[in-house]
Amino acid sequence: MVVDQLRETELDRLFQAFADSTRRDIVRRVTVGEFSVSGLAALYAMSFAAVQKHVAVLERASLVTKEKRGRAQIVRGNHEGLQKARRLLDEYEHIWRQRAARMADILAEG
Amino acid sequence: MVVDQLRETELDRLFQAFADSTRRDIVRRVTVGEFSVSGLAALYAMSFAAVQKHVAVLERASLVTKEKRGRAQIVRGNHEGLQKARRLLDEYEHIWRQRAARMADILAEG
DNA sequence: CTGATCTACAACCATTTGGTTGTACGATAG
DNA sequence: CTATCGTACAACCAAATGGTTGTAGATCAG
Repeated sequence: MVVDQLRETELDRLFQAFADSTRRDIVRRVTVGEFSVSGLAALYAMSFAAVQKHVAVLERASLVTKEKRGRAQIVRGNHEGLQKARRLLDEYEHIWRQRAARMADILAEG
Repeated sequence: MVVDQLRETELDRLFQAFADSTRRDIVRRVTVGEFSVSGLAALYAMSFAAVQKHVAVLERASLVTKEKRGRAQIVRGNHEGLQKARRLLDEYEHIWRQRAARMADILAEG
């Protein structure tokens, strides 16, 4: 087997990254505007270190990039990861529609 | 806050369910055809109980339904969960495009 | 009835996850 | 120079995850 191990673990990370409401919120915010890590941390009822970890998870999943600016680390949304996740769900949707079409054919035949 | 706690935990479960390659494979298979739990278990190099747990995770996420048929439990794909996940990613994509449009406007002004 | 099959579920285990506090260090402001 | 800010990272902890084995209840075949 080993279908495409790289892509599989990549998708694992992507969906894992989406599987937390704080991280989904971070993705939304940094897509619209720029935030430093501490700027983000100020928004949530958890420690700076916790938010730092969430950002790291998003970065590993290619949903976010960091760029150093002075002493701050600016977090920005990264379209790449989002597109990959979307592409997979589109693919599933396609499979689903093919199935629906087949079922319609069977009904038409009968 | 408490934005929409129900929906948030629902999304947590959905994306968590997608964050495992075995589960993604199960979703694909049961969308195309019908499988009993043991029928699925035969496909993977892990115990029946492990596959059973994966199916339970998918069921909790509304990505799959089970229906008893004789002594077998038939697993089928459920469009509902897939649509919800897709809708969220579409929403994010929309936010992204709005941002891109705004940036284009700014460039046009300048 | 008996045995095989399919499922459910509990108990256990190692690893990961999501959080904490504490320490250290570079960059900036005064 | 010194104090503060923003960050990084280690160590720790409780809970969840992904796997295992074992036991037990239904259902079906012979």
